[in-house]
Amino acid sequence: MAKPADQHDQLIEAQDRFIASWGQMAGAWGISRTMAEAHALLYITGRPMNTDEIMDRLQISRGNASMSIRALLDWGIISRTHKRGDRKEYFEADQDVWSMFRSIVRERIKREVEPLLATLYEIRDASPAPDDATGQAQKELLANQKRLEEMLSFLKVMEKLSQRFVSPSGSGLELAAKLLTKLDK
Amino acid sequence: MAKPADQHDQLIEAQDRFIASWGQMAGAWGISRTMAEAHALLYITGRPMNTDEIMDRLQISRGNASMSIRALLDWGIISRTHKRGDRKEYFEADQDVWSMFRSIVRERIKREVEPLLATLYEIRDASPAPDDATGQAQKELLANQKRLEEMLSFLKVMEKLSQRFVSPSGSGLELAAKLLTKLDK
DNA sequence: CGTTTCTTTCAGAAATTTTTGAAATCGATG
DNA sequence: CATCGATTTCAAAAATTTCTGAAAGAAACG
Repeated sequence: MAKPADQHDQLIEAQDRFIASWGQMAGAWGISRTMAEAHALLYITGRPMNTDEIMDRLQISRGNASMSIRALLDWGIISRTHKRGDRKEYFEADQDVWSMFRSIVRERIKREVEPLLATLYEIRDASPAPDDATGQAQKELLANQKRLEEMLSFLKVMEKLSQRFVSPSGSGLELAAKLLTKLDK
Repeated sequence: MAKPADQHDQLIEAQDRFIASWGQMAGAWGISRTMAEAHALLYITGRPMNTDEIMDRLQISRGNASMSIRALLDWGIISRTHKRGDRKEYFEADQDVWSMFRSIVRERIKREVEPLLATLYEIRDASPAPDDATGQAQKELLANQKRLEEMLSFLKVMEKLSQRFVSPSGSGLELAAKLLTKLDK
C-alpha cells in the first residue's frame, strides 16, 4: 500500500517528466527551453507561483526566470496574480489549452507571417515591369513573378485561415470538431 | 531605358531578397537558415541546380550544401533529377506551395507531435491510481490527471485535424477556400 | 582495375542562442 | 525620503547549433 509520501514523490516525478517533454517541444514553438518549461510547470501544477518557486523547481537563475516569465507574459499565455499580504508577484498559466494555442498562433502570425508578407510585397513591387524586355530575360522575370504571387496568395490564405480559426468566439474544441466533420463533406 | 544586363541584375537582386527573407523564417519552421535558403533558391528560380551552383550562389561550403540538400530531401520538399551527359545530381523544389506545406506539416507531426503524445501517454499510464489516497495528495493527483487528459485530447484533435488538412486529395488552395467559406456558417 | 569525378562524413571552428549573477532599478512601506 | 524586498537588466560565460574543409567513400568511365 502506498504511503502519502510515495504518492507525492510520484506526482512530482510525473510533473517533471511532463515539464521535460514540454521543454523539448520548445524549439518547435520558437521559444527557449526554459520558457517552455516554466509554462509547463505553471500549467501542470495549475497553481500560481512566484519567481523563487519557479527558480527552485526548475533550477534556473533569477535572471533567466525573470526573462522567461516576461516572455511568457508577452506571448499572453500566462498572467500575473497577487496574494494578499505578499509583495511577490505570482504567475499562472492559462488553464484552457485551446485559448493558449490561440495566443501562440496569433503571436506567431504577428511575428513571422506578417513581416514575411510585408517583405514579399516589397520585393514584388520593386521588381521591374517586364514589358520592355524580350526573350530569355523576360521569360525569367515573368516566371519569378508568378512564383512570388503564388507564395503571396498562399501566405494570405494561411493567415486568414489561422485568424479565423483563432478568433476568440466559441470553444476551440467545438470548432475543431465542427471542422473535422465539415472536412468530410 | 533598361538594358538586359540591368534587368538581369534586378532579377538576381530580387531573388536574393526572397532567399534572405525565406531564410529568416527558418527558425519558425524548425530548420536551419541555410536549409531554408537552399529551398528558397530552388523554389524561386524554378530550375534544377547542382550542388556547385547552390554553393556558389549561397556562398556556403560543400559540406553545408550537402547536408542541407540531404535534409531537404528527407523532408520531401525537394527531389533529385539528372541531366543527360552530366554526372552531377540536380535538385529541384516542389513547385506547388501547398504540397510543400503539406510535406512540412506531415513531417513536423511525425517529428514533434507524435513523440510528445507517446511520452504523455506514458506519463499518464505510469501515474498511480489515486483511489487509495485521501485529502490534499489525492486532490492534486486528480487535478494533474485532468490537465494531462486535456492536453492529450488537444494534441490528438490537432493531429487529426492536421492530417485531414494535409491529406493529398485535391488542391490545397481549393480546400482552404472551401474551409474559409464553411467556417462562416 | 586505375583514374577521375562527384558525394558524404565528421572533427573542429565559428556563430548564435541561452543562461548566469551581480549591479541597477523599481516601488511599497514606515 | 530612507530602507528594504522584489524585479529587471545586461555583459560575460556556457551551451548549443551551424558551418567548414579536408579526407574518406561511391560511382562512372576508359
